Amino acid sequence: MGKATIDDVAALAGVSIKTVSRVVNKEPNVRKSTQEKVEKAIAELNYRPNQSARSLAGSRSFLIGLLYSNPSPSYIINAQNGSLEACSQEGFGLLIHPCDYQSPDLCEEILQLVRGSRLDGLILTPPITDNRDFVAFLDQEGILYSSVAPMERSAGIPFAYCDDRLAAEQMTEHLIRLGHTRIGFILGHPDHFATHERYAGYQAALENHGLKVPKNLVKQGDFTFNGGKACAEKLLSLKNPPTAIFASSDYMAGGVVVTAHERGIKIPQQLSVAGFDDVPLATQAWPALTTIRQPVQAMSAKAAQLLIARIRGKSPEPSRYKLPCELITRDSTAAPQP
Amino acid sequence: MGKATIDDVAALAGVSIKTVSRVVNKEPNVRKSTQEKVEKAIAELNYRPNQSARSLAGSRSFLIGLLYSNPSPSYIINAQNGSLEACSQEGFGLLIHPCDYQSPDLCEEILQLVRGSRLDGLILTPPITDNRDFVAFLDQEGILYSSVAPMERSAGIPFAYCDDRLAAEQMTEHLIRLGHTRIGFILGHPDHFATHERYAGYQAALENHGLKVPKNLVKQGDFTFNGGKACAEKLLSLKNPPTAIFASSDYMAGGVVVTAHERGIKIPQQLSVAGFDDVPLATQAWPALTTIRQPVQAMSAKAAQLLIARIRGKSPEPSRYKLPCELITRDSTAAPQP
DNA sequence: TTGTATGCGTTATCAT
DNA sequence: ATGATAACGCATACAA
Repeated sequence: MGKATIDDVAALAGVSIKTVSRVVNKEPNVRKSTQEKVEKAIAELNYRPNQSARSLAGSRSFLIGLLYSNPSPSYIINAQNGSLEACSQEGFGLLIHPCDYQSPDLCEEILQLVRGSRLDGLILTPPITDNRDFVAFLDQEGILYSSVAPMERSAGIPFAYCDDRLAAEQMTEHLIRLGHTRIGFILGHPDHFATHERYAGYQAALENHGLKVPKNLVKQGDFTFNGGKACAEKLLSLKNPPTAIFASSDYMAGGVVVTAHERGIKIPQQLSVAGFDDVPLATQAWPALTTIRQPVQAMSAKAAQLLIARIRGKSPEPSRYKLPCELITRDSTAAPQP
Repeated sequence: MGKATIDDVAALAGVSIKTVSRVVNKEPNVRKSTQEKVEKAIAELNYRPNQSARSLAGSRSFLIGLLYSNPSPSYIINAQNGSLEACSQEGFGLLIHPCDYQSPDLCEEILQLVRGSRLDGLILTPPITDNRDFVAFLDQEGILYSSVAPMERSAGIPFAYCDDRLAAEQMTEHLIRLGHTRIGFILGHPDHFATHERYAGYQAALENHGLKVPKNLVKQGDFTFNGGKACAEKLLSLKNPPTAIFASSDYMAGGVVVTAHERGIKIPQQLSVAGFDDVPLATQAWPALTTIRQPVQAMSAKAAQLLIARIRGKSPEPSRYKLPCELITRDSTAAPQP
């Protein structure tokens, strides 16, 4: 049964509970032979340490919180799965906590959470990562955390990220290589750091190829489907509309695609559309979207690992970790019609 | 700060810790005036009970697990948010645990989870709810649980559900009223109970209106986009194809829509398409999908409430709870072309 | 209605 | 390298 305690193990192995504790926690200074004895007893009794007791006696709870404030289910699921993967590998539990990243009570709310559940640390996802007051509050309270794709990339705090800027540059380049010169761009929500990075990549690619940034072809979106739709209405109503639209999220790209259909504009023959994120919609839209795959799951797994390393007091790894994005070409982009 | 203990509160209020405990746990037999004294002290010290200590000393951990094995991010998010809503209201934490509903090691895996994290109970989502061996195992181990939309609807276990059968019947009726008589149907994954319920609703509506169930227009899908696409290929290749297709999930309906586009079939003019679930794709497809909205969030919130009531030992509410589905008509359905 | 004393299963301190 | 024992913060018989 799972009811065996450390005392039972100690008795069966013929050692003290402290020695069992050493083995369980992989502490040094245990003779190989005793370690094996203890491990055998643990296996035999199917012993599992009581997390509550560990938490009460020790300084750690082996519980981490994942904070999110993000409207995209697939992003959350990926972030969750990545963190979970790392946590269970390291023997930690993950407590998820949706919240409003701009709530005035966010600090108090999270403090309650951390204190109440005795969390050892937090994993932050965008755009919470970029709420400066909140992050400063965590620092001040001494609450450990790591971030997924944060804006602030200073050395102190651990984080995992990918190069949105470079990826957007590559996507824009892809469109340029196809022969497009009038390339529209739809911005994301201004509170997200990725919004600015992606736009910067778009600008860089144009400039690298001697093209000017066509300000009238750049519209302010918000990462949502409806936002993308509204921007597409504007862009496609222009006397001289773009031959390609790079929407900086797949949901917005989906909005562009639908708007084009409604106007009888054929994709990709008359209009190329590119997205960003590779959410499920990217393969479910018609035509399927050329997009950028962000390694969300890998990033959050890494963020969890970095956080746990920090909780453990070791910091063998660098506190920042970069992962690659991937350009995925599907059917929504092609050379412009002559 | 949040470091105050029950002793501090007792000292400040001039009572014993047992009295503080009574107030915190809302036990009876406390004089109004003492209760207020204690509450004042709690507020003053910003006291929060230590969950680990509560868990260790008592029988409860105030932690619930949410099990899922479901490919739809939006379903998971809704289920999660619903449970979370109820949990935080009741002072419980929610530990999420993705798993493989048909893994041979599922029982052992969950046992470890429950024992290790001292979970007070589990919330099951489909199709885990319908793994008979697993559910029997939980019963045998005395692990408390509640279910969201389970197949087995016996009295013993608490669950929340909605009437998939009725909703499917209503959708089919909607299509019949529009004038369709050749209505195709795409089945979901056979392991999901909802699959059979929805099909039963489809059949019932046809029969109620004196129509035969056209077996050649019923195809086996699996709830996924690609599954829906494959079925649509078959249905639309028929010499005498249906004028409407009721896909029993939105993802499959999305596959139908894309397949139709690829073949130049206009929706809804030449083909009506209906889905089920009202996932984000339903509003992001072109045209937007007529579908059924399932109250996933409300169901899982209710399931959590029922579970917590059971954990607390009270069962004032009935252990089953039914919520309504909603037919949502959008642009993908219309009267058939004459 | 209120208080006292014991134990929950660990970790950690200090010995040995 | 290993062990005895005191916390950890609370719930809960049991008393008063």
